Amino acid sequence: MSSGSDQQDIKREKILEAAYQRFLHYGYSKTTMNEIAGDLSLSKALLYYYFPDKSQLYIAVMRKLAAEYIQKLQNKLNKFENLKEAFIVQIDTQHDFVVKNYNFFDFFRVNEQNLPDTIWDIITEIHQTEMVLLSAAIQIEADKGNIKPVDNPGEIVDLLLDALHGVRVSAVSHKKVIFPQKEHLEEIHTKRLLLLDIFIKGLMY
Amino acid sequence: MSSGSDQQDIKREKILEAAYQRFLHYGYSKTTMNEIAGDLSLSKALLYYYFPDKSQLYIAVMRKLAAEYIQKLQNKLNKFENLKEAFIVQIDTQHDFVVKNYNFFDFFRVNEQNLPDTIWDIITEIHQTEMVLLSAAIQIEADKGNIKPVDNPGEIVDLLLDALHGVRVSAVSHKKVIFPQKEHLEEIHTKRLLLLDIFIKGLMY
DNA sequence: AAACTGACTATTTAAACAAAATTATCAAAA
DNA sequence: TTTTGATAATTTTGTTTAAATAGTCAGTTT
Repeated sequence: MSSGSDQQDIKREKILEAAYQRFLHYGYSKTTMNEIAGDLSLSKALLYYYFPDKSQLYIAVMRKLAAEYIQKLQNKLNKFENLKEAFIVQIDTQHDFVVKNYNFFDFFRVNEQNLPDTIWDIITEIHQTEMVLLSAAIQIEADKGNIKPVDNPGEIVDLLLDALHGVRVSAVSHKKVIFPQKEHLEEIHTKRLLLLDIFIKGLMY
Repeated sequence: MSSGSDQQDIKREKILEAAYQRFLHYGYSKTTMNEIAGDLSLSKALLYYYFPDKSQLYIAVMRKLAAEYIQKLQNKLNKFENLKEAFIVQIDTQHDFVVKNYNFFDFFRVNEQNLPDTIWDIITEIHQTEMVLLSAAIQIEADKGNIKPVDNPGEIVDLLLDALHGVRVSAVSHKKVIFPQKEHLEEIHTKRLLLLDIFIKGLMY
């Protein structure tokens, strides 16, 4: 695989784990390299021996989380009963992922515009995976004749993912938020399932 | 109606119009009260005779635009053929509204979080109107028996409006944008019509 | 009195700078 | 090869000052 030794990989993993905990609790900007090193009783300089800089460390953690997410999605989507269930799996898995790592993503909220390209690459990779898996699910269902034949399943999946993404809570005065608050995630989840329900019916004969 | 004289109202209108043009071309922060006054060959002080401050002036313009938008929507939605057409009217009207006034809304992009409450009130009012009109449209269609009966039309409308709101363009790497760029509005419009199509079918038997 | 202005004050923005915190490097040690 | 202490470089934070702009008001014009 990689060029490093086993020992090196283990240490890398330890660093990634410590960094993840810090980022998760305090967010990117409130986490210092000193603190991560301190947690592991290492010198800060060593972190730079294993990772080129702070943002690369963050991205490495992100990549790991994304890989786990993708893995989970692939496992679960191997054995779906029908199209709707497939999308429910996607929605649920993503929901869990976001709830669990909510604070980790403060980096996104802060940097809002101009996230580094590497982050976008990861997002794109996740999206690609979702597209492939869910497009296949649509295709299978179309072949089974349960829904209308679609010439471009990807387009449909993309549209639905966008639509789901748009679901927000109706806050007191009307939806004052760009990023959803953590306490609203459950409500969003419920509404998404409703939207999915209608959307799927719309694909049927 | 209001306490001011006709002359006063006319002048107020002139100021609103001049302010609108400035805000539309240069945005909120790049427009000075001096410039607006200059356009009308008035002293800046007079603007403060008619409006308490700059933000109130902006909001007054906003309110006017919103009123026009609401008016247009109500007129058009008086005579819709079927549910789908009603939503198409909403989508088209909003599309035109956003395209026409795109630069005016830079205020929103800049202030992003914490917009003044008065702005949210206007947004809420627009949303309320859309809710009332489109909920009625759903109810009528349900009564006609063209779609399944719905216990809470408002919930459905809210959900669809959210979903439509979520539709974004797939930029090069995957959708790097929070606010849509002006050049993407057409593509978004097209995708929204597709989403609408599926959603409406999902409401039918 | 209502509409209006010039000259003034108050506030906000920006630029320049210094101090502190944090990131990042590197020669040398284990 | 892995690790560190010391140090350099950069970023963030806070402060000051100057300029631009918002906002006020006594007084003039209609």
